[in-house]
Amino acid sequence: MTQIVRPLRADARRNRERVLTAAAVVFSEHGRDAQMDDVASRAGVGVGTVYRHFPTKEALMEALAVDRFEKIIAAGKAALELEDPWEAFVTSVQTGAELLTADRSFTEVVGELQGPMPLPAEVLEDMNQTFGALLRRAQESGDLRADLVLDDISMIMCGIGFATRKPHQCVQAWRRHVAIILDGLRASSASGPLPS
Amino acid sequence: MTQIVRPLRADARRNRERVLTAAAVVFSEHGRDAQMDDVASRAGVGVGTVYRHFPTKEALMEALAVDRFEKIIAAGKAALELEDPWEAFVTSVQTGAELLTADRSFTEVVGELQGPMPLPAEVLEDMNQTFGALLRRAQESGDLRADLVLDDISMIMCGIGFATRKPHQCVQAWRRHVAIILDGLRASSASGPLPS
Amino acid sequence: MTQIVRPLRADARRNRERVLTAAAVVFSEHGRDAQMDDVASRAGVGVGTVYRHFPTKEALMEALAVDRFEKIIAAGKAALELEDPWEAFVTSVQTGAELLTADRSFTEVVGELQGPMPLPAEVLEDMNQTFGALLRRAQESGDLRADLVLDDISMIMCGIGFATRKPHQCVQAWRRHVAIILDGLRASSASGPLPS
Amino acid sequence: MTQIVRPLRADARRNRERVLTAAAVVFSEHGRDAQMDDVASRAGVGVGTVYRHFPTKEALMEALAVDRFEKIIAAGKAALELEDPWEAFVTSVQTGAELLTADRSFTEVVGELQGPMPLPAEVLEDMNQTFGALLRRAQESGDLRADLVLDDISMIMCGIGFATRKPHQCVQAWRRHVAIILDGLRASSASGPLPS
DNA sequence: TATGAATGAGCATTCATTCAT
DNA sequence: GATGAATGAATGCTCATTCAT
Repeated sequence: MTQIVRPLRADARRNRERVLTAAAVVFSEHGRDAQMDDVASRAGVGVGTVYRHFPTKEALMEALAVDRFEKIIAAGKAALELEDPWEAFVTSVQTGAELLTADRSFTEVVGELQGPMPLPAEVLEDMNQTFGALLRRAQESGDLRADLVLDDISMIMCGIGFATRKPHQCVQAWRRHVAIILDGLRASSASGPLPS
Repeated sequence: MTQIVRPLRADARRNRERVLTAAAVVFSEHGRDAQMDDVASRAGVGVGTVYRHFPTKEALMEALAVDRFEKIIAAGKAALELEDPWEAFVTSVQTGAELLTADRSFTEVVGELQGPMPLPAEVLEDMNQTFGALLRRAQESGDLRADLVLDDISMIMCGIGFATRKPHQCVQAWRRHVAIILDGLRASSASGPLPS
Repeated sequence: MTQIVRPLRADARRNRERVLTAAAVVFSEHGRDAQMDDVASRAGVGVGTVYRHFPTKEALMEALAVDRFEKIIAAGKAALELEDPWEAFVTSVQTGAELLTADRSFTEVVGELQGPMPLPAEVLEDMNQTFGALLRRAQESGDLRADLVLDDISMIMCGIGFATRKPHQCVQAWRRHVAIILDGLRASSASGPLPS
Repeated sequence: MTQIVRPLRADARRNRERVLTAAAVVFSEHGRDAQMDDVASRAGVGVGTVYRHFPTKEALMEALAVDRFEKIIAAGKAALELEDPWEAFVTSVQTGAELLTADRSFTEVVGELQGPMPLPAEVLEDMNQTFGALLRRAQESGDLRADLVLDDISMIMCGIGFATRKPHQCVQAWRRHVAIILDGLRASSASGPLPS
């Protein structure tokens, strides 16, 4: 009978999560036009609470982005565990794409944000480390084209994410997109060096 | 006596062009946040005039999109003149990508528009015809992977357009993106069939 | 029968006046807490119209202030027409005080505005010219204490305006205040030089 | 056994003081725009504590005002000790003005408060007693103009306080204002009776 | 009792669209 | 037809106040 009362409690942490979760849904539906009031009511809190945790709509969108990026990084790290370098690379791209496309709010938000990638330096560093390692390993094993650089990957991922923002005949059309790109990334597919 | 007025017609047409040109600039700069008043003043006309030609902001954006699509279709048609089917295909993709990335207003506008591709049926049809022919020829010659469908191309083009919305190290990074994709589209690169 | 229709007409000028008039009333009642929507509805226009004429609540308050200052300056100029220098000075102070206290919105607004006196340089200059002349003449005739400076006058006027913001027993209590101060300003009343 | 608790009392009293002190600073800086949270954090307590002592922002401002008034009353009482009735009167006005202008929060607060003077009856009574005595003595000695009434004094003091809210060339410009008014208050300066 | 997270009414401001001139 | 002033619904954000812990 340890479950006495515990009516509410000031779970600021929990509230932050609720807001973030609600924001993901709402931004996914309405893009950046989503209204803070909607986020609040979906989260079951007052607007003030949303603003207590995220001082600005922009800040909320950024937090959302960071959240997603961290998932992608985690997926990349998991892929690094795989023996085969190419398989690891492929897996990371596929899983990343899956996360990207699973939640339209991600690209909505990243796309609308000002500047290149509004990520805290540490997260950015972490991402570069992780995908840098995946990239290097796959190049060293001779599977990945040698002239690919880290920045190409983020561009490719952006492309995948945005490409699927428009509804396509096949819901999982993005898988085709990814397959094509991965085929293009194979060292053996290179018809020549990538442009400077 | 059918030639009564007329000068007004010419004037109106000219105004339409001015508005469209102004809109391209303004949307390119501010994305969908661009304001109708800004479009009007850059065009050197009153807002009312903008609304006379385009009943809605949405309509203006669509007109802008149609304008761009027509250029891309024209490029596709020009490419069709080329002897070599693969070269024709490659050229159309490259030129399309160039047009796409040259004018940020294009993806800004297409990306924000509701629904799949708000094009008049005739334009859509024309586009399908043109790119369908490029696709078919390149597949028949055995250069292009056989399981590629028309819809993949629009997805790919979207990806290229959006991927380059974020600033990248290399200004022409999109050329690398295009090169990778084209390598991935070669029949010889296919590591297996594209997913359903 | 010259009064045909004339339904509305784009009297921007007239609208500006209506907004200003409404603002005077509303700010007088609620001080700076007055709401722009209230100003608009009292003026019988939409909020947008208020904002078209005054880009900011602050700007509206300033315009209000300028309006009042101009009346006070006009009163000063009228007083300058009087033969007797001391009478002119007294009259200008009394009329100024009357204008100040007649409309509570004046001190409300001036008091809340940031900075010293947010007046366009030209208005400020005009005011300094006018009251400077009144001051000088009254000093040269030996009626006004010689060590009074222009800045003292504005301070005195502020004092009069603000002093009467609080309700007093006698509605025209400010006349007593003015009388006392004018007596104190007489050269013959000076018990000694004013502090540095 | 009446001395049961107590330390808590002392603690509470101390907190009340801290809040009041913080409020003086914060209101002095931001006027009525000061935020309760700012008062709380400057006082080093939670907002809840501020509200425990002062149920309302209004109430806090009133408490602040009472605090100041009590100082002014004390100064008046001290002045009453002086032999010379006119000197006593002059001193009380000068000291009062000094207190008024020393702490901008005073006029900020009094000026914004609703109604005439939101003072507890006892404080008001005390003030009337004190300044009434100063007034009467100075009139009986023939130094102060005979038609001055108590209410004039509060109006004059308000004027002094507010007049100095706007920055003036000379930081101690208020001393000039006070000097002028005191000269105007001399019985010998009266050019005629004060208006009804 | 103190705390500060939560609340949500309130408000300034924007901007697509209309319509009188 | 063109103009641009007027409109007002919509929205991000604030801050006094409450209340669960």
